[in-house]
Amino acid sequence: MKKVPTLVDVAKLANTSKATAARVFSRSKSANVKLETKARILEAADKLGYSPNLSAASLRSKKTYLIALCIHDITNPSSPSLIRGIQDELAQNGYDLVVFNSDWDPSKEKRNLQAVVRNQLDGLILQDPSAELEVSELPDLPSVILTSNNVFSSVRNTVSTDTVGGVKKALTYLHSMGHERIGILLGGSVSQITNRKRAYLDFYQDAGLEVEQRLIVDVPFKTRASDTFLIAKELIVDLMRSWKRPSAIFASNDMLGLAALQMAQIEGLEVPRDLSVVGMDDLFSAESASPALTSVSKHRFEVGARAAKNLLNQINSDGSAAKEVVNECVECSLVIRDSSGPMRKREA
Amino acid sequence: MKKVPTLVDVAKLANTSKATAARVFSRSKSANVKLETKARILEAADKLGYSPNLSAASLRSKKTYLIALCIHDITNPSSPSLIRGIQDELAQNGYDLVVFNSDWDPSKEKRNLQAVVRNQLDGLILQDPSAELEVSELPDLPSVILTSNNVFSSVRNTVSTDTVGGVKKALTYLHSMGHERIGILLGGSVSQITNRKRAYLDFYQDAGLEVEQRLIVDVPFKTRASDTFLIAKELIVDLMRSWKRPSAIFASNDMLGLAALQMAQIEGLEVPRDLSVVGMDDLFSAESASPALTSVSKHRFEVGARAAKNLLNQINSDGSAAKEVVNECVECSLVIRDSSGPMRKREA
DNA sequence: TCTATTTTTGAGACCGGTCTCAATAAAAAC
DNA sequence: GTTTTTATTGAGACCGGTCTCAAAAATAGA
Repeated sequence: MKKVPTLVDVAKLANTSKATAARVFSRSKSANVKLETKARILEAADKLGYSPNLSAASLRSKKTYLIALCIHDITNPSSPSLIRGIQDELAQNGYDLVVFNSDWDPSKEKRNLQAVVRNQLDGLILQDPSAELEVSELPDLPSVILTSNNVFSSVRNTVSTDTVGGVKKALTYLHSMGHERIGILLGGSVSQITNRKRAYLDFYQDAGLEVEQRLIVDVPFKTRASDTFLIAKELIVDLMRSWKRPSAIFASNDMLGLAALQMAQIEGLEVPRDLSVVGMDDLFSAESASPALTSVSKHRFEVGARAAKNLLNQINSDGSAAKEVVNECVECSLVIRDSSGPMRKREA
Repeated sequence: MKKVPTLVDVAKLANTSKATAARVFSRSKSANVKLETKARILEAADKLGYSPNLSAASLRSKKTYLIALCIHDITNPSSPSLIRGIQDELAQNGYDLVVFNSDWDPSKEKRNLQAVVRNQLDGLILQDPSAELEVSELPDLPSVILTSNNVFSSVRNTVSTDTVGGVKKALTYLHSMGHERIGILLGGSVSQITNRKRAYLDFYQDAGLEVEQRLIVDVPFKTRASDTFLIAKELIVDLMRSWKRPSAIFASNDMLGLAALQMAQIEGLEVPRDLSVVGMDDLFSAESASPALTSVSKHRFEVGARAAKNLLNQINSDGSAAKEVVNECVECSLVIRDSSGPMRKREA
């Protein structure tokens, strides 16, 4: 096991000083180095197979060029595109991404945040912090919070998704197709559920329709998607078998929407003739479902990209700018596919 | 902006030396520190809000407790469970994960590998290295390669998936259900396609059945899943409309299986009565499809966990063990759902 | 040609831990 | 009460870069 060459080795071989050699590799400032010298140094580095040691660099420079992403669960189907949005933006700027899962466990979440500061990561993107997390526990570094609730929005930059608007878009669409009795499947975290239920109730009020509590279904959250899926299916069957079933179902996430599709098929309901189904998230699963599921896109990729951009701005403003808090919001949009259509009178 | 406290600050406050204080926080060896001293130091650290600087630590100790995962695309639906398998194993051992995407681009792949060594990451899990990658370009650090082709298997540890066995399991099952004319949809990388085509041909030979080239469909690979999906659907329609369509379709990945399901519905074929469909990957999309898609599970979570375990073993064997190359293989298994069933004679 | 600038370069402190090794304190053995 | 043995502690070099500051070299200006 031969010794790994260092900058001094390179400098020695190139017959310059460590400082000059450093300037060639330093990414903070492409300082003035005579072209000829630079060439000599690069040649030496190449000959030795030199590779800068970022641990050493970051010790002094306080920069690791690593960003933390703290999410609940990478296994959640909407995570990948979010991550990709972040990564693509970061990669363009020479940053890499460390991904942490909290599994909705506040203590894990805190542990992750500690790891973030120990590792000297340069920035943090934090998904939907748990209610237990105090403002004071947020590490003191550039950060962007992805959230629908706005607890931290006055103290940290946020990128939020207009889910309420998204829900209303879906309902407006269904209503415009003649549906008046729309079932809603609510899932996810408590705050998500309340948010969306509120949107639903608001919509019904504004539309002058009467709310039927029977049509509002809360699907209890389980960490394992398959478990939620199973429970959801039972609840959906109940809804479908009730003496007066809705003519349309809005599912607050695609998993629930797919469950509805599956149950409709099993129950012998033809979608969208007998039942319209609209989901939310616009996962690939929605596109590939049979029939393809109409869904509200939350533009997770875009959200990720915006968050990353925002974060990089903070990092590059090196504290000079008086750090005004920025709160961005990404609109949802409706992707109409084959699972939804005009309301039809049921045969008696 | 107040100064971040360091170990010397803690030591000073606790009235000990830097060295002793270090021992309390060092994770390499929970060295002997008198309980009382330790308490004093921890108290001081707590009072100051001290947090160890891992950049500094790793400069000296050569350990970052970070692992690199180089995959093609995190957006690939089978990535998340793989990642989760890795992360869960790593987290138990205090390691975190940095995720890189190559987008199947060899130059990006190389750039990522360089970043891995620059960042002094402690280990590497590399998915399916491109053919362009020379053995000599693999960074010299503990690593595990996830691959179906075995180019590196003699020089590095690998965890592979027995996809050939998986394909045969699916075909054997379909054959046992009476299907003799089974269409196969091949997708993914070139090596994946050839692998699976070979498995298919072998199976047909062993079963004494006659191969019809018409039933073998290559779906060209596109980086964007939706694009592949679209192309796949066209090819599938062709297959379904041919004068003598197969009674079953085996799709070499779930996306293609879902495409088949979708087209079957559009073409008015009832699954599984008129057509059995079996996919591969066992994504959540398979479980949530209508009808639920029978699929070959590649146990990605398990693969990830095995890879991580293997990697940690290498790391902890601190070069003492004579580093024997370990090649593991994970078997596939068939998850039977509602999209497959016994062959039925077609009505004339 | 000589001075004023601007560019390049080098010396060496510094970042905040870890690690080695010897010194000291405590416990065990004689 | 000593002598051993073992547990704890402290000093200070060290990791491999970055950063500051001044010196040296090159270029421009007069």
